[in-house]
Amino acid sequence: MKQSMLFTKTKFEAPKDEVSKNAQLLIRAGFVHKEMAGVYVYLPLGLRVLKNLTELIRKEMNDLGGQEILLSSLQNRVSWEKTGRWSDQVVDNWFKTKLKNGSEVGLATTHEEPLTELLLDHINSYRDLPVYIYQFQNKFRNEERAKSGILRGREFLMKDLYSFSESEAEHNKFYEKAIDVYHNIFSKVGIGDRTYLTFSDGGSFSDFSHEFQMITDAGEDTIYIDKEKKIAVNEEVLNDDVLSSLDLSRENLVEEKAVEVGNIFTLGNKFSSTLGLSFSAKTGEKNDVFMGCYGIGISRLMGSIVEALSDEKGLVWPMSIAPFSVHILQVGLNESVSQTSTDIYNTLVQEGVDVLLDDRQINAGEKFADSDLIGVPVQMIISEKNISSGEVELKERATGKVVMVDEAQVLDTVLRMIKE
RNA sequence: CGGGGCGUGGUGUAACGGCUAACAUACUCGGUUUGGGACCGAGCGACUCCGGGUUCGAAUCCCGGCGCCCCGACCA
Repeated sequence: MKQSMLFTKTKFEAPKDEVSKNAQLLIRAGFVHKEMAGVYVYLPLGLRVLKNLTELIRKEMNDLGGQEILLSSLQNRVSWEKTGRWSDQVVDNWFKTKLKNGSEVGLATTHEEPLTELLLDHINSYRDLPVYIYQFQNKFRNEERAKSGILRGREFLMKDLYSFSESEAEHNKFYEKAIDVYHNIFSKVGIGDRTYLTFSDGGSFSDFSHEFQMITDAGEDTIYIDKEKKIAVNEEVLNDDVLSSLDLSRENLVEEKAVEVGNIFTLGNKFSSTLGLSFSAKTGEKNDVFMGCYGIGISRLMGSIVEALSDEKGLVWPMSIAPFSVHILQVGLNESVSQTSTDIYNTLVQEGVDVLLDDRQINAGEKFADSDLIGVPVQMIISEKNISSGEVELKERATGKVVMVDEAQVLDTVLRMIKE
């Protein structure tokens, strides 16, 4: 894409009513727009990141055996009354509204009930199990206080997968696989080294749930990490019994602030028994389906990555989810610079590389500053100086490392950088 | 939901109860410049969040509302 065509602009100053790093940088760089407290609009650059994250996670979910669907946002109160979760005393962050005929409906905060009821039509036998179903959907939660930019909003994009197994043993095998896949996802998006599997409150369902907590001061949870064992315990459940059951000791734990970027739960039979989701086992007896749920807040993950990787100059995106792979900075306005930039741009685009070409007629300094702010991983500087020696300059946003590459080698070098 | 802070051109700031609401930036036009937000000149742009009140006079003081941020509580 040519930057002169991009309708968003960067801002020199951060809006005064945003304090969090993710909101400041994402707004300044033109990735998001705040519609109201806790509600953000995704602009072209931001949407590219969100889509890349979605696609990366979709692949992982498919590899895990997941089947993608799209459930509705409007929720039928009847399903939720069956499990007791329609009540505001039980789930206090519903957005509820009324149909013209007066029936009350809710905007989805989560989807256990509707999906479990949906599967009544499809699961009868052990032969139908296990099944893993997931979706990407906006969730609505009437938070008493939205905060920290896109880390905690009232409307946000989430991936939620639900597993339906015939036994706890089968469930556990999948659950362990899901943990691996989650670790894999967080390392692919560049935060693997600071994200810990964290034991947390299992609710009414099981002893523990497992959170994936990324260390950052912007987080709202406090966790205690055993760095050797690479696991952590959420403050909420920290006590001696829990520590001994996990074979951890207090002196090895480090306290850190963290943000929950993923959460997986064993649900057991809670929903299936209440909603009647059972199957005929081999033996002929009727059993309740054993369930689990597996969430990743996509928009929160995007914000967390910003918190973790950005620097004083702006955003820094890992190649795996960057809005563009290469940012060509056309420095100088003469014909040869513009010709060379356009040629390289066209070549890269033809090879399927996502390229942003800064073809604006502005000062070089502003282009460098904007490029650092936007955070595309590879900056390609094309200037008269470089052209005269037949080279272009490639600069890594994250490290500042510069390599000079012969014009003929540009495509190969870029393709290699993208793969790395 | 308790506590605190704040609402002034698109953005960031200024203005004693008293001049035509100022400055920077962004934007438009002209010129210069082109390796780190460069420079010169000329413009456009604000019912000072909304409603009421006090006053000869309100961006400024008072009341009510709305909105935003922060701390806490909450977070299937």
